[in-house]
Amino acid sequence: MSKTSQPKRKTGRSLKHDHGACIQTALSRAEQRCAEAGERFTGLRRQVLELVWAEHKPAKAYDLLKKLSDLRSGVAPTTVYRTLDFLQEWGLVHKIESLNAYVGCSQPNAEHSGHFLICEACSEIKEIENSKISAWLERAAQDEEFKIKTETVELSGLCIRCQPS
Amino acid sequence: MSKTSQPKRKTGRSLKHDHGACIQTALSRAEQRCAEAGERFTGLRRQVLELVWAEHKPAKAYDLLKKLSDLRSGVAPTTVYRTLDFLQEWGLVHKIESLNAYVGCSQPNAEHSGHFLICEACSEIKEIENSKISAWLERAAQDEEFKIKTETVELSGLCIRCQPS
DNA sequence: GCGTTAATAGTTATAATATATCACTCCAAC
DNA sequence: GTTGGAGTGATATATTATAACTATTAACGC
Repeated sequence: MSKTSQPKRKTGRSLKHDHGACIQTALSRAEQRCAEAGERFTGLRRQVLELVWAEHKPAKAYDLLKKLSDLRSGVAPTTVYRTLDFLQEWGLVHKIESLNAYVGCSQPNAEHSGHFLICEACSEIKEIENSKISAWLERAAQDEEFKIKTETVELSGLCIRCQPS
Repeated sequence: MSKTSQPKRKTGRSLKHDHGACIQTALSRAEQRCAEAGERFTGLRRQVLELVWAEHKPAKAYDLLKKLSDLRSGVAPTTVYRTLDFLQEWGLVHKIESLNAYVGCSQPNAEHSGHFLICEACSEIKEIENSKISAWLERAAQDEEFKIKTETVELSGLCIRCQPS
């Protein structure tokens, strides 16, 4: 379990990834997004978003509930789900349907459905920004004359660090 | 509920769709698939599969439970989930993650993840057989050196019959 | 056929996920 | 400073899913 050397290598993510900064970026983007939208980025919303961003792994609602209870009183399931709904509505988090869990959105300014790579071994989730995917899917749907409104694309497997070499 | 005229137009699906035959095909394919695999296609499994295939719409586990209870005794959640797990394992049904529901698989012989078009208006689900989709997704994943094992692709929107004309 | 064993199914209990509803608070606009 | 609505608190309950154990059934070797 413990890592004694290689000081910055904690989670398996790249040495270069400064996750503190990563969270700060997410929070300030959220703040900005809410301001633009005329919505309030309240303490509760900030705390929940911060907890979701704690790792690049899916956060389960009831785990968030436990952690949030350490930060404030009067936290019930409703609190968490309501807040997650708000964050989803403004594109600040995505729900991972195949896991019943939530991840922070890395590009909340763009209108987009998320597309995800989910590592079965280490649980890390990467949101992929491949604009071609939506175009491809549109095309496939068009063959059936189907009009897509939302896309759920969740690809499970092994990330590069977890593949047997 | 009763249909007096236009004998074959029942669900909004094409006039040509004979759903009785559709179910029969699914059942005999399942039988065959189990035989090949050396698995038993028991009465319970047949009944559950038949219920799942009752419509081209997602079937919820607890709805199946209710219907199944009319057909046999001693039915509990476990019964349904266990059977659905079996059917999924052999590719006879797919779970629609975004709905927590199940649909019959239209091509159980092929190894494949299902890709679905889900109509938000009429709930009908169509499994799309577009071999390019997997190829595209593979390519997108390869950019991240990610090895896909299972694909969840669920596109929600409006089917051709439910689009405003 | 008969007994053994593994798969299947039954039974009970409970865990995990999510929503409904109503009440209270607080802040922003007037 | 009132008021109206968004935000949050509080309580209850619905929905989805699994765990753990027991009983039954079918397949197989003898």
